[in-house]
Amino acid sequence: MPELAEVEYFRRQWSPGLGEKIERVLVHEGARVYRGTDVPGLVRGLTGSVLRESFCHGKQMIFASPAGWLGVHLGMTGELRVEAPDFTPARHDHLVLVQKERALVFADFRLFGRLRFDPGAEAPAWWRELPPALLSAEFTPAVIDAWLARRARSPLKAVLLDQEAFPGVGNWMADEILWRLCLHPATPAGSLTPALRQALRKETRFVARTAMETVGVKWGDLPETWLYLHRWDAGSLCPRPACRTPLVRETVAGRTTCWCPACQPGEATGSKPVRTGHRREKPVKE
DNA sequence: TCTCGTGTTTCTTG
DNA sequence: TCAAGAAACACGAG
Repeated sequence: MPELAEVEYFRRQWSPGLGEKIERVLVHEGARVYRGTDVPGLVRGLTGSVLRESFCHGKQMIFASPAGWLGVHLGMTGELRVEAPDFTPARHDHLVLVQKERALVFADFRLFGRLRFDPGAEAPAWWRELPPALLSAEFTPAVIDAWLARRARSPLKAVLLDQEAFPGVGNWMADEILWRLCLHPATPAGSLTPALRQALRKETRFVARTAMETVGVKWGDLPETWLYLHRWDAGSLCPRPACRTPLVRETVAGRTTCWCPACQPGEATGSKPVRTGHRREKPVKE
């Protein structure tokens, strides 16, 4: 589920628990989300400690405590939420930090998410070495140019999904950016003109910023004029008023991809058409 | 019963 | 050695 803005939304869900003592830590120790993690160390470290601050970077989150750093990745179906302190974890609630007035819960039914814990005062290397964030000053035209050159033969869709280049961009954001640029998803990354490379940076940042301001803060609705709201519905049309061409859904770069064949012309991919009709569910609000 | 998936990692191929 | 694509992971929804 979660891309850049959704990750920010979920990060905020645990904010009421920042600065509050963690009295107990409940885990499903064998769960796949703990792959590579010292789970007893995590439990020892966080029990009796506090989460002081939290940060997002792309799809990664980190919670800082005096005992160490709790890293959270939501995978496809992960979520963070708050429950009552006497909450009993269900099958998919793999980490519960019990505090006096609430329980902070990490749940993930498909187990593609990841939880890790790094003791120590300094943030772990995997966090410090993340690539420049989309909305940071370090996300420069030169950074983008270098990646487009390095992956020149890849479809642009694949490069946008590369977390080493565009941290936080997921399937819907990639489709939205390509639609705004009027570029076919299979366009070779190395074929963009300087003007298009500049536009790619501008639209990427626009989509990221707008999503953060709406979805990231309160899970609000993105504008009707975006591709996003139309990309899953069978028979849906390009939202550009002057276009209204039926949208196409096919697999590009291994992912279901939606585009407008009129606004984003390109060669036939020969890829498999995708069944339509799925709709995204929002998390249940209080 | 069968197919699909808003993600990442590993394997295979060229 | 590197890049690109496919497969695998797990399981609920339609």
